[in-house]
Amino acid sequence: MSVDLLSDLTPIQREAVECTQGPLLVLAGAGSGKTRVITRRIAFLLQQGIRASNILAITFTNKASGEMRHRVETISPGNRVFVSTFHSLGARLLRQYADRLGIDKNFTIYDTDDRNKLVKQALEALNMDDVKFTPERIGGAISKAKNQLQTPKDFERTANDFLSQTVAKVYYGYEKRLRAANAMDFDDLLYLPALALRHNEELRAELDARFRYVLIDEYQDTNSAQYEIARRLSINYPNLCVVGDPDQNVYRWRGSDITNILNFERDFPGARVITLEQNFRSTQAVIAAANSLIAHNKLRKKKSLITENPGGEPVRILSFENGLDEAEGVVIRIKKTIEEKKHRYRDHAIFVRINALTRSLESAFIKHGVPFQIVKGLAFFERKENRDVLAYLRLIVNPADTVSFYRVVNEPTRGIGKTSLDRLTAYAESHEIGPMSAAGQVAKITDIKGKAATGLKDFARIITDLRASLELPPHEVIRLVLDKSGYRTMLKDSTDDDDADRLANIEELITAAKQFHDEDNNRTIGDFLEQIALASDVDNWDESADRVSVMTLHAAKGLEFPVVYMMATEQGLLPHERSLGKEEDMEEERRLCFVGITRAMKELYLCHSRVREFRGQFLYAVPSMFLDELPRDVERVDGMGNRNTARTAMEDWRTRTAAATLDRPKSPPIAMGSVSTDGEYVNGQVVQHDEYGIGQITDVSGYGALKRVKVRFPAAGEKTFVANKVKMKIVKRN
DNA sequence: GAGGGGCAAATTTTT
DNA sequence: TTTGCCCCTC
Repeated sequence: MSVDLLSDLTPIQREAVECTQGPLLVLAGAGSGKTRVITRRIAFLLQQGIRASNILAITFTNKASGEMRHRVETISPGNRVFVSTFHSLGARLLRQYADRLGIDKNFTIYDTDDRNKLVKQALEALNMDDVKFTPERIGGAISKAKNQLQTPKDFERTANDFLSQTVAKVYYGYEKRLRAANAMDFDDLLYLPALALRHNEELRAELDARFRYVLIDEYQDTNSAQYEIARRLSINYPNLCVVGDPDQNVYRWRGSDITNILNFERDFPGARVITLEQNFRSTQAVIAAANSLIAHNKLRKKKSLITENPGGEPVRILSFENGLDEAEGVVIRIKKTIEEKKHRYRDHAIFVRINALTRSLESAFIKHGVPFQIVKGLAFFERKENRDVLAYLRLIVNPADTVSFYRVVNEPTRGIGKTSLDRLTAYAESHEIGPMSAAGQVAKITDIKGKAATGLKDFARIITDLRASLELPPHEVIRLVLDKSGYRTMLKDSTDDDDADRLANIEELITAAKQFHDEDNNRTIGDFLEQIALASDVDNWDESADRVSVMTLHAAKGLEFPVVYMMATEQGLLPHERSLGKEEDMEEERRLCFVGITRAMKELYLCHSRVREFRGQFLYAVPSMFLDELPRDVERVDGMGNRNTARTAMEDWRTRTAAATLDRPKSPPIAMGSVSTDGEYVNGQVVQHDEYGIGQITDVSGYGALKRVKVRFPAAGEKTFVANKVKMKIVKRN
């Protein structure tokens, strides 16, 4: 039997599977058979007599969890191993141990949007809403603090500038509101379990003993809170196996900390380290491109991927005239290879750096009748109508959920305006109750009368009534919500054409809820809401459909495709303009590009175009510097199939831009991400200052040595500089 | 209090 | 280009 599990593995992979005791770090290069190793390892543990309930496997997405669970069950039938993402695990632990942790297990999970709304409420309550920092910014800072396990008190202690001091104040109020709303933000799902494991030794020991064997995939992308969880679960039973690749760390911006993987040996004494560097996925051409690119990262331990695969097609750089040509050119190319029966649609993936780039692709696909799917799972649930319906559901499950309350209390309109809501809020705060409870006793609120009072009373009644149906299957509850809230009538009676679509979308939501329930009859609305809240973009990706997949580079992590196209490999997009000039960010952009490249099994195309439309403006685009970091033998091709050129992408661009400039003297070219050194500052330009970062010029005055430039920075506010002396790069002309 | 018009700002990446 | 916010009118 053990032969079955190990016989088709390489000796080094086999070692990673068989080394079951003690801490183990598997440095797994892209395409080195990582998933296979993890799956086999779990199966091997089971075969060694380890109970399934003693194994915990953490993956990066719910989809990956599902697949791994399925694979393990295929190899070792009847074994239900706990495979989950860190966030799902956190939610599960918080609900399971709610009593011991002193929380209500019916909490709502707040997404980033909800979080920002609550931050805004906290700001308003503190009379700080005139502060110049946006709720998004403050919310982001709070999120970062939680990722680093800083409580409001910890944070306050280290707050030494105006921004952090502001954040510290809001952090307290925000936490108070979150708890009052019986809600958890994304970060809480890691932060609270991590702190519980740190401070509650009894619980920690219990969970450590329950999860004796812990496996963590994509370990390079874990943050401090996740590290804490992993560590605390591996003290009495230090059988912690982490798998990752420092070159694929692409979530630094979200708090992931590369030192988690780099310091593993130090943090877990006696750890074994196994390095998988043979790539089984890609051709030599693709691997050469990946190695050549990533070698340009300086803050990195040198390593290379090797492969015994065939050389394969050369990697190609496709140049296009504009973004529309690019989108169409790629779609046409794909269509052609299908007609030649070389590939199927599903063999193709198109990667983009930012979601906005999927639009032109969408039209091109429709125009040419090529089946495609844009892998952005949440987009559907983020539609206003669906968010509204979900808010009703959340409120039914958890009436304390203030964000949902304010979202739907007047949707459809019930004659409740801002003034009445302000009064309701004031009443609720002074009586230390939630707005939902306050609405229930609106008769006692003397300054709310007439339509508003009736509306609030009706609303309270609707929610109370609906709560009686809490136990019904999710799709039936949604139907009741639609009928009782008046939402259906509102859309039905509307004269707006779009409202018919909205109703159709809600019907689709109902179908999704029904499917969810059909898969498992025990599932409740709460489960439905949790699944939506914790879904990642790729979770809804249908990999069996014969369609071209379009997704962001981030979503592509962990996947592979025979043919890969990367769109808009241009300065300002990849690397993204927000990373320009910041070395660590630039290296992350390069890793992102590396991730994209290493998804390709057989063919890889890197596209860029000369002109890119941006916010309704046409800008000249510089080919990505990363293209010049590829091996000499990549082919440079005119994307529309006209001619080949041996020039580098950079040279190509320079020549063409020069020509274009002559063609159109009246509209000077604007180069995204290009750098001007002539110091010709103009009002409105976006500049990068060495110390203050990105800012925008608000005023230019004087001449020569007296010339002054005033720049507004998001953090530092307005500063005035001597134009001839200040060191600033012009990031974008206007 | 609702709704429409006009103007400004905005676009990384995501659990 | 699109979205969201503010202000004004009914």
